[in-house]
Amino acid sequence: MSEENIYSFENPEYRKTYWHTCSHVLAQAVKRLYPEVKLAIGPAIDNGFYYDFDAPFNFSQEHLDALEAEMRKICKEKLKVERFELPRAEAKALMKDEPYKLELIDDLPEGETISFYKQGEFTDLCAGPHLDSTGRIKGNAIKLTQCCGAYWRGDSNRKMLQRIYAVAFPKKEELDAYLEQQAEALKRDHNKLGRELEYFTTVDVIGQGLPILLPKGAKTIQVLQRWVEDEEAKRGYVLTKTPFMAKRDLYRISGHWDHYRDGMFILGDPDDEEKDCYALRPMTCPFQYQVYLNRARSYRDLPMRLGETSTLFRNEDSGEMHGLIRVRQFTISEGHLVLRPDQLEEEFKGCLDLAKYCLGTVGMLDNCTFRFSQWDPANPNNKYEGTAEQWEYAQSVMAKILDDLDVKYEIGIDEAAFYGPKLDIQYHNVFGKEDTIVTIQIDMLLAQRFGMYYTDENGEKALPYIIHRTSLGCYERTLAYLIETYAGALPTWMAPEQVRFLPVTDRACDYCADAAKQLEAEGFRVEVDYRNEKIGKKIRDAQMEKVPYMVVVGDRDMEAGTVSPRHRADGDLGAMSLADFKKLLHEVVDNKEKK
RNA sequence: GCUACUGUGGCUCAGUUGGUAGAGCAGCUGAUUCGUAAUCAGCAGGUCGCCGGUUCGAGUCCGGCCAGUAGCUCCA
Repeated sequence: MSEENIYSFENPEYRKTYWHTCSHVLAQAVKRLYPEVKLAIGPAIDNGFYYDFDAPFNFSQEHLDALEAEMRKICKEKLKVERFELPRAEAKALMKDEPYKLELIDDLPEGETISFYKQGEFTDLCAGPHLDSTGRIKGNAIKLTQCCGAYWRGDSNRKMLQRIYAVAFPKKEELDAYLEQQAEALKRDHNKLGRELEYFTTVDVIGQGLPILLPKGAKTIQVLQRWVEDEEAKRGYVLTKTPFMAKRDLYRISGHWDHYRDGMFILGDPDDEEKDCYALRPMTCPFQYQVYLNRARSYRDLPMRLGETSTLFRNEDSGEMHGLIRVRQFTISEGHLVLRPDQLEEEFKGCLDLAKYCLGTVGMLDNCTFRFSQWDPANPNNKYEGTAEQWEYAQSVMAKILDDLDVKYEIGIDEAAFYGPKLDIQYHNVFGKEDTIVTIQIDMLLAQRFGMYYTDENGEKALPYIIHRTSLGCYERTLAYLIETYAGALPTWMAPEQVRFLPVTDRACDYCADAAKQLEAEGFRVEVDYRNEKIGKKIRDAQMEKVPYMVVVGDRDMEAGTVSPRHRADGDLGAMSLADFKKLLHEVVDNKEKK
């Protein structure tokens, strides 16, 4: 990299350094205006920086405005940023009034250099690196974006501090462009758009995390589910329908009772062993295994690919729910593959192919990355089943498969399921946040717990491996991200309403009704706007509601015996016969075009 | 679960220092039959999230709950 590129904002290293120095400027501003505030930590993050504070008051917008002004001042002062190091005792003496810094110093291993950065009157414990002067920072291109709670050291048992998030750029115009882009992203927010467009709603008396799918949302999800079930059938899956609840005994076998009880809705007293106690299912695994266990299995039965459109219930903490993304009841394209060890790679590849096909077809794959989610060897016994040897083996097998398939992935430590490692497909949304949309998991543990033996070709008892996987993930979450991806204008094949006829006058109503009926007879989803409104208003409403095709019909079309459809993005398609319009629709829908 | 903020008719918002609710859009009725972003008139719709307290009097103040938003912590 050339000299000038090193100091370019395009260089991620420089950008992080820039933001990190910004966070020190923020802390300095806080200390100047509110000396009683205690400092925690203030790193650069992917899209800006933050600093955590322990303040005896709540930061309000007025505080943030004042801090921004003070930060601009500090930048103008062009304070030299200087690094120095101290022995532990002197370091602690210097930070004697900063309890959080003292804790950080105490946690530094013996022999570690303890470095500080000083700018003007302000000094902070910090490993660096930093810019050489606060004058390098463009003061009027800093924006303190929000303030919210954050636990000290990310530990929910410790004190909640106040975190100020911020962004900064080398130019004011870049800040404005960023803020503009954020405002645009907000317009795609599924939680707003999905409610406005009547895909879903929520209601106080039903409760948190229990969305109601309105006709439009229900229709789109039905279309997706049927498509996924058909696709799975083509790929050798068999469909199952298993119960939504079971006695606690089932979860004892599976390990959920030990590892997942807080996440379950329990019916009855879990501590009363005299009486039955049931729990709604948080996962399908132990239920679907019963299909396999229905009779003795031979190696010839494997792989057994079980698919189910499965509704699950998870008692999420009250602060976790969000629109259709995090809910307490949801339906996933669930599936379990029971297989011989020699079939693992081939079947894993099949699962990955299917997931990529599904995400690609709906248009979400481009915004996805892969995460190899592993256990945490430092925390083996609490959260995870099995031995270190079993985990290392399962993970090494998965690593080999991923490398063979040339999957580019990041590693997520302590992100595994309690029974095995996962390949998570992460969707990155318009706000830059990521969520797991699809997961493929290798499980070498549960088959033994359930006694899922088969007879191998030598007549010996053998244990299968299991793959837990989804094709299109959870339908509610997928719908949410589809709404976001397409800004509410879902591709025609999955749109709840595909065509809307707009009669110009009452004279055209019968003509529209007849045409609509003919399209409906071929399976298209069609509406007619019979209201006595001006045609301009009907068009405007159809556009607001993101209907893919609208067909305005007046005397002219009736005389010519044609329709003149208009696509919401492509515009006027010209006059054509209804037969030709049908053909066009079939093409768009059958090919699952992304428009 | 934690911290902060928010909660007025389907939606977007008004509501002055506490004196018992307004507007636009949507809806309904009537008129209008008008070819590409809002036709006219009228009507109806709210125990101001819920419960309790302070007060002669609370949408406005206090407390508790419920729900929503952002982030943290968890997770599909």
